[in-house]
Amino acid sequence: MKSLVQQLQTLFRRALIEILGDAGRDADPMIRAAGDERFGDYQSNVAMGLAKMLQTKPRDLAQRIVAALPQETNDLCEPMEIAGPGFINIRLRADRLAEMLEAVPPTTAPDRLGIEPGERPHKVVVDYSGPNIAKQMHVGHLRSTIIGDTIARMLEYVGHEVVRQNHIGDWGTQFGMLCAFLKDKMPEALSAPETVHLEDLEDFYRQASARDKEDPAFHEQARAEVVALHNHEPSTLRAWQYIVDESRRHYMPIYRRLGVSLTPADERGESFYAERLSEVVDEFRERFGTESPAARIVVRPDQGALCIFHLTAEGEPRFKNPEDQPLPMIIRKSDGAFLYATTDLAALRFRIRDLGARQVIYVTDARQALHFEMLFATAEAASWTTANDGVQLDHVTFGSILGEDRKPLKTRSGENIKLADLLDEAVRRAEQLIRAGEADETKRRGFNEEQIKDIAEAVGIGAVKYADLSQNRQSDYVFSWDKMLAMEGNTAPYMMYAYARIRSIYRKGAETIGEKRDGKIVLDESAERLLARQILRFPETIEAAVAGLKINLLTDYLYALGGVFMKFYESCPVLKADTPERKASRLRLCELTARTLRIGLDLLGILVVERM
RNA sequence: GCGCCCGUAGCUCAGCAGGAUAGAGCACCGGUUUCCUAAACCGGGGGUCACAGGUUCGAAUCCUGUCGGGCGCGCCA
Repeated sequence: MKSLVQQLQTLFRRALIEILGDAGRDADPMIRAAGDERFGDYQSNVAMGLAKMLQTKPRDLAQRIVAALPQETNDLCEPMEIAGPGFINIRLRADRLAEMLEAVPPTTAPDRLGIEPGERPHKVVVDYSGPNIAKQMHVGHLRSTIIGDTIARMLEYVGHEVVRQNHIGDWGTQFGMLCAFLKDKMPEALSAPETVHLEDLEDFYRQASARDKEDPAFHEQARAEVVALHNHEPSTLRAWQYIVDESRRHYMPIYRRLGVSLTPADERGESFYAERLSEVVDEFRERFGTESPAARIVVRPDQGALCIFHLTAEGEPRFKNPEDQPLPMIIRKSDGAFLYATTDLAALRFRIRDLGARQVIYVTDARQALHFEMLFATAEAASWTTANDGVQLDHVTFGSILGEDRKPLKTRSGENIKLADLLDEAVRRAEQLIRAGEADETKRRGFNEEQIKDIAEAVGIGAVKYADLSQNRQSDYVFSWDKMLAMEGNTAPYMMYAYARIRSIYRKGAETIGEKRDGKIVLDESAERLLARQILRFPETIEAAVAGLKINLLTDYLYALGGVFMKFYESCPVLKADTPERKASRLRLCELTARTLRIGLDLLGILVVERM
């Protein structure tokens, strides 16, 4: 099934070809959802712009377009109306809406709601989360992790081949210190690593760091371990491996709890690229070491460091520092060590050449925008992006999570909030709300302890994720427990409540559902029609969300779906409908709504509950 | 100084490949429960879309400038 917008576009494009000839083939019919119910379901705004080109009156042109629409248009739409300066208002036929919903196949796994995969699937790498080894995950990792995961899921949903890459911070000089500390303090971790657990990775890191400062002998030992690590000394490598494994035992449960789809197989950390760095540097030195008028980059040492300087088309420096001097991307420090720009170049090259990516998406906070601009400019200049029939590079940025004081969210003592603690708190608050409901005679559902725990977990975690994902990712947002756990507004609990209400209908009417599942759908009431239309808008929502990598388009859609369902629920009795046909029809609308909610929330990695 | 992002209702935010009377939640006022989950639904008040120009039949949306805020700008990532 194609989206409603696509169907309308096809019809209007044929009309435009009729009028414009071949030029109509590329014209955008400008189909938009109507802003006001009185104007129908959709509108085409193409006539106004085009009229100028054709030197005719917009309303006349609109008339011609409507007249040129193919015959099948009448199967989908009521007669077009022309309004205002030349809007073509489109009202979909209720019987067609009903038929389209009837045609949605029964649930299969994965539930695609009858949506076809996109037309041009490609291989896309999504780089997200990227926790630091030997440190606990904190709020700073939350957005990259859940935004990236949702993007990966959405891309997969529309048919792309997604390769997740968890670029973990598992390499660098601090690991010498950590290995030295581990060998000294916890040698048993090296012989029987499964039996030893670090209670608190952060504390471990802090201790090692403190000792490194105070104890010169230890400092020397740490330096020796860095060398040993680079040389793959077995004992050091074992210590390093233990640290990585232990860190994984810390963050995998957090991923699981967050409903994040990353697995250990998706990890390709900095260590993976360590041995490819000199090779990458050599490539740039050889290709761009001498100035050439055509090249947009020059590679040369500056103040002892090996640098890539970017140039504009006019040969001017593309990036500048505050002293108005050219700002290079440093790929080798003056002490000979490589740094993150080097690793990112190596990783990008690997993703394009070895993984065969046609698109690489980086999900990091907006503060790294300059770094990625330089990285992408370098890849362009080196023609890496011409591989695989063209590689598209995207930096998906996001703002900071702020506290009520509008400053970056921290604990009272100014520390980063641990993600594990944040999630515990969310679940604790959700549980409180449920218990408050149970204590109220008029609201009591009669949950047992296990149910309370399960619902609290789903609602609490869902609330944190939804609050984040429903924001325009570009902007900073103020973290508020009360808002994210509220039943009013665009929140996870509201959406989950809508779902639970539907499930409740099914529990109550279970005996009649089985045989009614393929019943006819009738859309007599306005609430029924609006619900049907909203369900059918899911495909175009996903298209738009993927095209712009904008997750909040999906949450906005779900909120609207929840809203029209609630209205339907209030005004259209389902189990007590006046006829068996109407009951069957409404049950199907309920079923399709529930499926759509579940799929949408699943793309966000949020669980639904049967009762709440 | 330069660059990126932002400025929309009292508050928190949507809307920004231009489209008709700018939306939602909170807060405020009022209504709905012998009826499938009232953690819901319905109605009401509330706006010079920071400001000034420009492009356009049409601008919250695009362009320029000003003001205000956040972030970034060579060997951390």
